[in-house]
Amino acid sequence: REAVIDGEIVVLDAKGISRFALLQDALAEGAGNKLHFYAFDLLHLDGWDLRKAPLGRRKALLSQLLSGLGANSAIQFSDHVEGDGQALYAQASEMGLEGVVSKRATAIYQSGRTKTWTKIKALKNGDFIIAGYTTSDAAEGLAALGLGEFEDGELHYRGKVGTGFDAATAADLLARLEPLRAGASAPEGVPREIMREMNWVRPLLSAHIHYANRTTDNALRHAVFRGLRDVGLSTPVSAKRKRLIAEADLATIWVTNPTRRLFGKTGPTKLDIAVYYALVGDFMLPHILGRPVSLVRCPTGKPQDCFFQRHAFTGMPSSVATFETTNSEGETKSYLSVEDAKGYLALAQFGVVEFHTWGTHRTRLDRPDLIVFDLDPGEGISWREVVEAAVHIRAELEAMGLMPFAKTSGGKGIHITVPVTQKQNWKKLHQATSAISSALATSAPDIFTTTMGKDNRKRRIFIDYHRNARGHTSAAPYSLRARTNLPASTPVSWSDLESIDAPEDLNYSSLPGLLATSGDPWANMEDFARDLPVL
DNA sequence: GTTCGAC
DNA sequence: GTCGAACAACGCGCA
DNA sequence: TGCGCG
Ligand SMILES: [Mn+2]
Ligand SMILES: [Mn+2]
Repeated sequence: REAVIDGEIVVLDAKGISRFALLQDALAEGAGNKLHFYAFDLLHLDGWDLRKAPLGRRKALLSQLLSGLGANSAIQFSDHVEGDGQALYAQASEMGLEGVVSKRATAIYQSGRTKTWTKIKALKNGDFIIAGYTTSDAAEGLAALGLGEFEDGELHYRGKVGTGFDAATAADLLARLEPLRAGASAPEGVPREIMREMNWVRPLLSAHIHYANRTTDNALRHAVFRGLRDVGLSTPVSAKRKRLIAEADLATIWVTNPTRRLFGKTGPTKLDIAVYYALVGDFMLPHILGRPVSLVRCPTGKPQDCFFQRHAFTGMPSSVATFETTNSEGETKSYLSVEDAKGYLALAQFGVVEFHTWGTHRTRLDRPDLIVFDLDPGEGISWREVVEAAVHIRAELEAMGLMPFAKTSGGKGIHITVPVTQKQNWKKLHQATSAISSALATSAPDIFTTTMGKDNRKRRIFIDYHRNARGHTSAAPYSLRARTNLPASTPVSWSDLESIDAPEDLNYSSLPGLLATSGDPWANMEDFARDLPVL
């Protein structure tokens, strides 16, 4: 007999569920014997064109045609259920199947996307921390990943995922995870039997996971690995790296308690922070040199006793510069600035985690050269929406003749930084940025708000223009933030911004490596200073 | 993390 | 000498 | 004037 059949080639796992990763493995190995062809439609049979026949009829003929094939045949009839869609879907969800395809029984055959069929996914999507892994002797490699989720600062166990990665991906994951075992510990709520087999890692990587639902202990059921959540930064054409941290400077790095961990038992060590700032110094220093700087210090490593410091302190190394100026009350106070690599690197010893800068230089305090629109998403706003908002504001600012730059805030928000010519004082800049922000909020009141009150901020993005006042600061480019996993406030090109899944993936651990190839997208920002239109 | 004053 | 306490921001907008 | 906020 002669037939044209529509179907799909799959590889089944032990439970008879088709797995794309197993298909990839089979193809890579040339293991054709593992393939199955699931036939779901019949287009031609013995010279008859059946494409105008109703689906029900075509499937009946297909079933008949394949009826002689055994249960182990490489060709299988893809059976269907008529009606009862809800129940079938519920069943598919329960089994951890990918979803259900529904087709109109009376429809003719048309290739491509039509309204006569629809695919409904039964799986939930989520991103989970990779908390550990197990290995198998058989495969001589990765067997499963242990997953976790942070809940009020504590990592909780969420079950294993042992499917969804092909051999190459598994090898890759293993290579990324092995170095993370040092300093790791188990999350909360790990069952005894898991405790024995799992190799815990420091919780620095996240995975995209599909799963059916959760058990009563919140572990995922039918979890499928769908890829590592990773940030890629593009390399700009003019990524010339100017060396600001010399070998001699690196030799001066010294900290007490280098192995003390901050922010929990699997957190970064004091030495990790010192090393981070040494590695990003070439990119960060141009943005902080000569500016008044405030610090967030966490000498004890406990988040609740971090403190903000704007004035000189006793015991401070002489390499950190100080100067005096008056505050709004007219009192003369001492302030800090970083003037060279030595002073910058010396700060790690004092538990400095965050750097915050004024939008001006100490030599011209009252001629600011930067303004910042700090986008703070309220409850219920996704990262995607903040990005979209930032891109919108970018266009508005460009329409005013300005050159806005973007960075992640280190939290959930985005900072839009705009270099301006040093022609206005703080009052004017503050007024102008207030007016711009209010105009944005007025034109899209259900997206933006400019009032701080937490109530108005639900489901909205707070445009915080208050950074643009004398003595106010915002997190410096490349500054870490004092919270779990030390995310970095990371300058990114506008196109990279849109490719970021989760800003916390840019952190003390990942960023130095990324920057080594990408360079600083904010390099020479001062060349893009424009006049800010003021009233 | 550092200093300073009390013991 | 050792130990423990003290110390480490502030300007803006709104109620 | 006081308070919340970053
Ligand atoms: Mn913010
Ligand atoms: Mn803010």
